[in-house]
Amino acid sequence: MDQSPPRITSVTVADVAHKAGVSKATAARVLGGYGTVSERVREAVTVAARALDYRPNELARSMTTGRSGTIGVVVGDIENPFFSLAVRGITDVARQAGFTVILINSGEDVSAEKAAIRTLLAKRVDGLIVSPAKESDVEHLREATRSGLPLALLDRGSDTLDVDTVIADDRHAAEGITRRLIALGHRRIAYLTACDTPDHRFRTAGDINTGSVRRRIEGFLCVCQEADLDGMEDWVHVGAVTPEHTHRIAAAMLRTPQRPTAIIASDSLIGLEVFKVCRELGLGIPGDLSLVSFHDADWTSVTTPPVTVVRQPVYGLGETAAKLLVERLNGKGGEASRIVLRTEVVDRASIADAPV
Amino acid sequence: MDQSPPRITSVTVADVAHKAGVSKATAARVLGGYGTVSERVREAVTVAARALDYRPNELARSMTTGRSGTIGVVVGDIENPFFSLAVRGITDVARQAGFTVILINSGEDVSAEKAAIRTLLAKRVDGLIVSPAKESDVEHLREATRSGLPLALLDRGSDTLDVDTVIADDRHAAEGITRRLIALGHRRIAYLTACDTPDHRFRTAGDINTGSVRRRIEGFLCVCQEADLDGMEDWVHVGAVTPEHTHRIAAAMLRTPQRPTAIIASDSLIGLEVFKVCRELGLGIPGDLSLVSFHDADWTSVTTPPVTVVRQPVYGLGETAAKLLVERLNGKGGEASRIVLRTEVVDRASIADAPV
DNA sequence: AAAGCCAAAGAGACCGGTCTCTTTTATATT
DNA sequence: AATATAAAAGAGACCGGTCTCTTTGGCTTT
Repeated sequence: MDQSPPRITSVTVADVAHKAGVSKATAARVLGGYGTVSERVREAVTVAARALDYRPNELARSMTTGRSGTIGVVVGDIENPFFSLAVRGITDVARQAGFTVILINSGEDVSAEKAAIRTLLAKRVDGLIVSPAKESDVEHLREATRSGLPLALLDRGSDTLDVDTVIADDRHAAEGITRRLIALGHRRIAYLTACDTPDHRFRTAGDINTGSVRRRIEGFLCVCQEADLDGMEDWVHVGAVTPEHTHRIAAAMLRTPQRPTAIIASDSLIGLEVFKVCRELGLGIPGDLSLVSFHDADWTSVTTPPVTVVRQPVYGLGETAAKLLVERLNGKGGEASRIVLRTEVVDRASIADAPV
Repeated sequence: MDQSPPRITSVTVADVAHKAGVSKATAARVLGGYGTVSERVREAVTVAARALDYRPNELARSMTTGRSGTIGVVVGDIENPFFSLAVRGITDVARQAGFTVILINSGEDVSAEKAAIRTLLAKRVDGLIVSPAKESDVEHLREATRSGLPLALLDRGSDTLDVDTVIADDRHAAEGITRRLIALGHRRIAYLTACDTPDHRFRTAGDINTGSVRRRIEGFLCVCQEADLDGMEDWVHVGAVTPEHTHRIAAAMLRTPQRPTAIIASDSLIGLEVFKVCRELGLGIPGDLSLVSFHDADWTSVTTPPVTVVRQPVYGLGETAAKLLVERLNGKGGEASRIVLRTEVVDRASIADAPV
């Protein structure tokens, strides 16, 4: 049996109006900052409001205006430094523009993402920023946009969804580092990602639902093919969803005689775990294994050796997505923009010639 | 000049009622899941709702019920791994309990925090979880609770605020590592924190407004005193608010002839920066400098040498705060709980005997 | 068959703002 | 001074739900 809810007895415009001796409409004009009011009345209402400690009820306001002043943000996992930094970018822009942010983690699970969207729709958010778990499964997003709700996609795009999108040039970055590794003589290059497939095995890039990662793998495979390396699909490993999973996958892979001479880690969490596994197995970096990681996490410069990384403009990703969304919310129409932010390889010391 | 707002034309209970051929009240009973309805009518309304793609308007619901199903969370900086992990704990619990989370960064600035509280109050959140920037300045929090709004404090408490509080045993942890360092022969031990004072100098622990950090410094100074080390106040450095600041402070300190032989870093960001400075200056850890950091960031085990840290149950901090808040929201009354979670020193290899 | 009861459905006020429409008051015009 | 015009203030509907109060109708009871 629930207690009666706390029920915060709040001061309303009517209360203020009464105290100030004016009509509700007039008090509302002063308090809401619209319409025209005389200086004298404005003063009286302001004083009354202060005396009663009036606090506007945004909920009621949203009710009539149809705008909630809220942006819904759905990301995979706020605990991941990638997302926490992107969210920081989003919240900074949102706050500046007068919006608050409702944050929901999807855990990279589409059904959770759908539930999140439903919740946010019910809360009548003014717009959405989503990092879709699966590019192939965006019906819920399409539906949201159909009702006219502005949507911006973060880090992952969708060909079938014509909305503002901000991604990094993942493919280009992957191509660059793959080329570099091949030039250093590497032939057994593994790509390790958290993205998973139903049977935890990789066959083709099409199986990968996370757009950013799919583009990277496409770039990786494409460059390999150009270099006449065949069957590199077998070197793509999926399902590194937790440190434990990553550990298991990396250890298994590095314990085989035909172990990779280079590993590309799809995010800093994975890069870190590979690093740990090498320590455990007594493999030297870059002597026995070259390591490149996506995401320039702060610690990557401080390990021995420091890790060569693909620096993504993560804060900028969030910032830009939020800016685009805010523009839409302010009524700017026109074509959906698809913005691709540049990445950059930060050369440190974790890659070297392939061992002989 | 603003465009007219997008104005999502939504399907209302009245629409559904009309389509189902029943009264608004009856449709509302089915849709809202309250009151008694016949099976036949329930079916009809459900079908109509589905056909029209009815989505409840939580805003309107909140309007009458007085509950918004939302928890307001104010933290220093979501980008900081400490907070992003704690927020993960909060959101997990909140979602489980059917609440969504509005997240606002205070940037450890009290006036921003005040604005955040005001915003959240206006949005009529059901409860608040705050990590107060200043323990000494909590009038805005007191005021929020006065109106009956449940509040839980995260990582930082307040003696004058009688609300649910979840902190770590910071003082105890600081005492432990200080004792350890002294036992190893260290006499020049520096404590480095992001918390700042108006003139960026430290005099007494009372100057430190962030509760968790103040307790650590108290513990540090107390143990020093017990060991007859005097004037250790001079070894407490404040204002390491950004990596750049930290770098400057650490470098200045480590370049003096009378440099510290041990540094206690108040969070992992600071620990990392000290580590970098040592590299730059060619100081060996732990040969020339012993380093202990608060917060067991994932990378601390992977540096050379790995860093000895104070492991705080960060996720648990958020989780517990959220649980306490949810209990209050469900009407559980009674005394405010003050929960202190245990920390643990993770011994790695960054501390050693003081150099001779 | 009349009275009594209870489940089921309807009518309409209400939450706290916004906003349109109308009335009143002040200022400008000739 | 009389009229035109604009500014200021008031009255009340409305947003989309919830919820109380009232009415309806089917079923039991004696």
